[in-house]
Amino acid sequence: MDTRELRYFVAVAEELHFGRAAERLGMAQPPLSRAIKQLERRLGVSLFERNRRGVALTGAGEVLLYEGRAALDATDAAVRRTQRAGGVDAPSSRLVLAVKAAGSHELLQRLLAAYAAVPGAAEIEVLLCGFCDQEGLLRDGRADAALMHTPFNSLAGFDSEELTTEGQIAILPARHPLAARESLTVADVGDVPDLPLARWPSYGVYPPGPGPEIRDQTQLAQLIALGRTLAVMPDSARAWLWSEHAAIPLTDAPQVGTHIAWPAHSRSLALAGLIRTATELRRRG
Amino acid sequence: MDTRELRYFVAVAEELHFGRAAERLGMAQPPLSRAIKQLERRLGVSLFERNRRGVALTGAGEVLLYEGRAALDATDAAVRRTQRAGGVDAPSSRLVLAVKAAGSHELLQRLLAAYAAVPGAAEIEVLLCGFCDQEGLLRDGRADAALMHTPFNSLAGFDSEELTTEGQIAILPARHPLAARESLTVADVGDVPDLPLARWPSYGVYPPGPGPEIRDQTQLAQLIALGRTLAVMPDSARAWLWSEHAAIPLTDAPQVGTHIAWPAHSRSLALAGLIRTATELRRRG
DNA sequence: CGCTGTGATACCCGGCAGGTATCGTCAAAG
DNA sequence: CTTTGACGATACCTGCCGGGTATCACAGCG
Repeated sequence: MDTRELRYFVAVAEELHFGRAAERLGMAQPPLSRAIKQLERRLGVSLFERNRRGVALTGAGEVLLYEGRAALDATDAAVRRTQRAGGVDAPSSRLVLAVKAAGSHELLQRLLAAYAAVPGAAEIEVLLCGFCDQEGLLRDGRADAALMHTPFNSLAGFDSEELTTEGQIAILPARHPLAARESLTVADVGDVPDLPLARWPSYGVYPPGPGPEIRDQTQLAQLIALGRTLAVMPDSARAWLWSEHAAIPLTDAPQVGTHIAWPAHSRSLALAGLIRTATELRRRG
Repeated sequence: MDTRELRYFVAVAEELHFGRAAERLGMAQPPLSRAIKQLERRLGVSLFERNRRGVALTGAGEVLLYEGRAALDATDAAVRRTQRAGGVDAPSSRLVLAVKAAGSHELLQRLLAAYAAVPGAAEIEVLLCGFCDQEGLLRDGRADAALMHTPFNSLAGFDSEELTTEGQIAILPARHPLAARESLTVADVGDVPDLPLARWPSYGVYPPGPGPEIRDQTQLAQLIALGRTLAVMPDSARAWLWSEHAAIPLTDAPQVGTHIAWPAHSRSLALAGLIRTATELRRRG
């Protein structure tokens, strides 16, 4: 199978509309229809149900959408890593580390400082991403390593090392009655009538609910300060609290683990050095 | 990048010879040369050093060989799983389980029996492989799950669950002096002058050494019975010993773990059932 | 009935993948 | 030093196929 056909298929499977998919691909609709039909013939499997008024994925189509995305990611990763290895920037002398913006800031500081001191250290490019999925960045080669947080990120398919664990806090408007408490439980914050939990997009769409829609951390901080919402965050979020915020420990929230993760079987020497530095950081506390 | 170009590249990178690679690909040499050059131009990276008398991989070429194989595996897996999902055999009602021939036989028996009793169980096709790499089978979709053995197999990149651990034994000719011992150490068996350790192929080639070259378990068993070699095996290998063999426990050999492994993020319901059955097997002992 | 939105079909064209023939170059043989 | 063989690169041709435009078939809707 050809990556071209696979990209076409993914586009159609995502749009569920040949016309829009063709537009997205920058081509006309007829050749796209033909390419999909040819792909189905070559695989010997029907991928779409062409009903009147639109298309739907078959079971085989769902499998191909899932597996195909992984294959395309792997192909993109191969291209990116090859270009980086042969580019003008000396071979593998540059690592891209994906971190969630404002997450584990202090740990990141220490990691960068410790790694910079390693003789022969590669240059580290920090890829700050808001709510973008770090898993995808690792899979398609845009990043070489990522600081990820369980239980929010899945570490499946990557190698990883746990660096720290921490408790969680509720971040409230300082003037809210609950802010006076010594500690809270998940049940306490889950159902505060005047402070609905903020919603942030997962996979591009916002889950339904009463809370405000959040796009970045600053927005969230401001909404909390305004007394419109509350947030549950790892302990290290204290680093960016405002004076109008109150941080109250959650006694029964799950521990948040910070891990450094990288593509399984990675063979980059520079990456190995970064990981070693990270794990040594952990041992020292 | 196109899978076609990638397959061409991998062929040349493996053969390090345009003519042989072209032959393997069933095409003439000139278009292959051109395709590689075009790939290099498209990536903006030099992949081969064309010296006089042959070609060699550049650093970028090594990266692409490694990453490209993974990408091709992922593509093949997408094709295979899609075809299986849409084939005549009802969707995902069939699972392929890769096991090392004669390894963990008793565990496999129990697993198959237990899973067959699960209501709605899928059909299990057992893919017995000699010394073929199970990692590859999982990666390119020829298998859905595998029973793998640490520390021999790497579980990197897969999800896995440990099922059992066991010690290791030395298998000797029954009439050999060492066969009378109660127990042995790795040092004892590592350097027996008249019983050199057998060599089996890793990645298609035999490592150098004095021992006989082995292709399958029967051959090994016979060579031991003939007093030509000895072998170190997990405890469960006792299942296939001959009367002319002696099994002596190794006190200081690393524990061998048997794991069931599957592609990370697998979403097959049938596979989930198999894994659940396997882990329950473990809990019951 | 006509209009609209959608995917499928018909047909054409240009580019590119693949073939053959040949060259350039280097190394080993004599 | 010359010859010869091995190997990759180049030149050039050809047929296929990917992509375009125009149009059809059909279903829902007013």
